Amino acid sequence: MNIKEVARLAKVSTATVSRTINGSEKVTAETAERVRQAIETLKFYPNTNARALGSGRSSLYGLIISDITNPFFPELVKSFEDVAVQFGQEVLIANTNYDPHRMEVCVTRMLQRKVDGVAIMTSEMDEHLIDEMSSRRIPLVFLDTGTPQKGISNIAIDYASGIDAAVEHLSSLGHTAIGFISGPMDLTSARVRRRAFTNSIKRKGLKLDRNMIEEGNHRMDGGHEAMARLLDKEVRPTAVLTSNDMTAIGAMGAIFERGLKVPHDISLIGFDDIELSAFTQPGLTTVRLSRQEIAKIAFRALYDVKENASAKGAEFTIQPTLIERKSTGPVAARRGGKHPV
Amino acid sequence: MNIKEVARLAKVSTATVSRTINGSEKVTAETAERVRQAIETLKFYPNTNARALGSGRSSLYGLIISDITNPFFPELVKSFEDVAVQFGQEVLIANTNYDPHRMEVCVTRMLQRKVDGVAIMTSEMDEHLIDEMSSRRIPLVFLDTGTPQKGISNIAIDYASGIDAAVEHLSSLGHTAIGFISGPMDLTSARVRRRAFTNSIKRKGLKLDRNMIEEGNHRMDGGHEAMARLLDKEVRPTAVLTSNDMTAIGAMGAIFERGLKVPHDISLIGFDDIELSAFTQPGLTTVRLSRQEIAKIAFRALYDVKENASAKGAEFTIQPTLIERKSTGPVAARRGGKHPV
DNA sequence: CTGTTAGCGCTTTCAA
DNA sequence: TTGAAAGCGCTAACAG
Repeated sequence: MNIKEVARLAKVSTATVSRTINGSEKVTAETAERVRQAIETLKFYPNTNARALGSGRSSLYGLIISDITNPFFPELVKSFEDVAVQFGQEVLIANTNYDPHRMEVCVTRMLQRKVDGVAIMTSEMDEHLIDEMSSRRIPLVFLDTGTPQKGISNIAIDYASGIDAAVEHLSSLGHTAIGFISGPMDLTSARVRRRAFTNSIKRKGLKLDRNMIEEGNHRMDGGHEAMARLLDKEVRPTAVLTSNDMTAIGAMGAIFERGLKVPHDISLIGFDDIELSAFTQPGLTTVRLSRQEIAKIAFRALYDVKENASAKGAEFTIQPTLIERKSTGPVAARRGGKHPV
Repeated sequence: MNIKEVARLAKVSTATVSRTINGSEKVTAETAERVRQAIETLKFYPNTNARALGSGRSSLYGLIISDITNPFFPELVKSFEDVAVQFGQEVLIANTNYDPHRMEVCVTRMLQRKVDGVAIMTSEMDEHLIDEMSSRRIPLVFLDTGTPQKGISNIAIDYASGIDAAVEHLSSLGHTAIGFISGPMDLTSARVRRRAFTNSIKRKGLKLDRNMIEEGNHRMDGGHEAMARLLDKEVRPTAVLTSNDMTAIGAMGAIFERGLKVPHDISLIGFDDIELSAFTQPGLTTVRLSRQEIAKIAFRALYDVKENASAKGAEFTIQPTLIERKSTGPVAARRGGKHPV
């Protein structure tokens, strides 16, 4: 069951079948119709592998993420796929599991499948692996890491503006003791977010208390524990920013566990705006980083470079925006010390 | 950069390079070493498309799910991928978005990519699409739908035992008015779960009140609304089972919204045991349906049929297990009517 | 507008 | 154990 059989049944050459499949203009309407009939009755599905081999274009775009289980990614994957499908392209997803070795495996897969471009949405990336791909002229796009070059684009995230908005919001509610729960410090994105926070605090003229910064792991359990540590301190923050929403959600649990209330006792702001955050109790105020926007830009960046060889790789910027929900409120009257209420 | 260049550099034929790559026994250790050297220095990556075309085996296994954004699936995807990688195979993921048309697109993709097997983890599946695949002798495995046949396996879920355990747990806590929030009734799996619930209630000799069954959508918002409807009724349940965890989490929000407490006012049991459920406040008691187990069995079912043509397609059964956390407790003293507290 | 034909890169008999 | 050569199914010049 192949193109030859279709050709025979339609009484044309395989070339004509191929042209019909690929929507070439230069096929008579009737001929095309006859071919389509044949395809239909034979239930013929062109072999993608042969297609890629013959044409040199795989119509496949790679998407490398660190962990599909991290709620930040599924939405990104879905959006990326949606755009790709819109352009008649396919997506090859690869998980690194935060493991450098797996990253190498992922890149190998991309290379072997001859993808037409790769979106690298993990924050860590080995230089030589990048070379491996870019030296093969594979368009690349990074999320907030890497610098635009020939065929390499970058999507920068303006953390500063997003976090400034969050700090401003808190400060306008009267908070001055603002804590922060970071992501794992071996993650670039986590470091960048933390830095944006400290800068923002300084810019606002607030005092920066290193004691009020704890490290989480970008998961709920890390947020839970970090918040517990924060709550155990002599002086505690009246508001806490977190490096991502999962951390905030975990932190919220720790707060409830002590019999404290959000936002009454502590205000909480997350980062990312994952779907879940609209449904927590109370709804989580957070800084939205639109995955749909990221995905759309990422795909287009790759596609444009590939299709339109002139496009050289560009820098895009995404503005996170503050989403005010119910986890932030005015600073409560001081009830002193470690054991309020 | 292809197998020829490697062959030239290693001073062997392309056949020998191919054999080396594929770990054929009949290559001298020294020859193989020389080839490996050449591959290394040339940074050669065999073209998967050509490989598949030449050999007729894609080493690709399809995984069809309905929505990557549904927290049930990421873990399944990850586990499936892990097993596949262990066996040196790759995974092609396809989302249907619950849309029959997209399902057709997914099947087409599988067919075009000449996958070696397909795991269909969506509950709905067009009969003719199945034929399309099975008539091409593609091994198939379903999740709790479809019957074992030549090359078709099925993973049955023993909902009855899982839900029985949940009802028993509740009943032992003194609950008799047990409500249920179902999934969307156009979903087979949702109907099956609902049926398991009604059967279980009857078996326990409890009264089945149709008024205490509301329809959700397997998402948080649906759970939230369904629970709100339940709370507005004249007679309300003291405990509620839900068709999946997201529904339960949404329901929890609705309960809090009314100033009620879990489990003090209402006990809640979910289904699935998604990662999140361990971290809600209070932790969600739920019936665990192990995604890891499902993924492992699904892949093995496909792989065994493919590798070992003798395997004919089998029926597997998965036992869900009750995970007791903090969202269930003894029934509270009655405070009557619609407006407790 | 349609057909002929030479690849695409790898695998796999079949000989040697 | 190794090599030569014929495909695998499709695409893309190049003719006509």
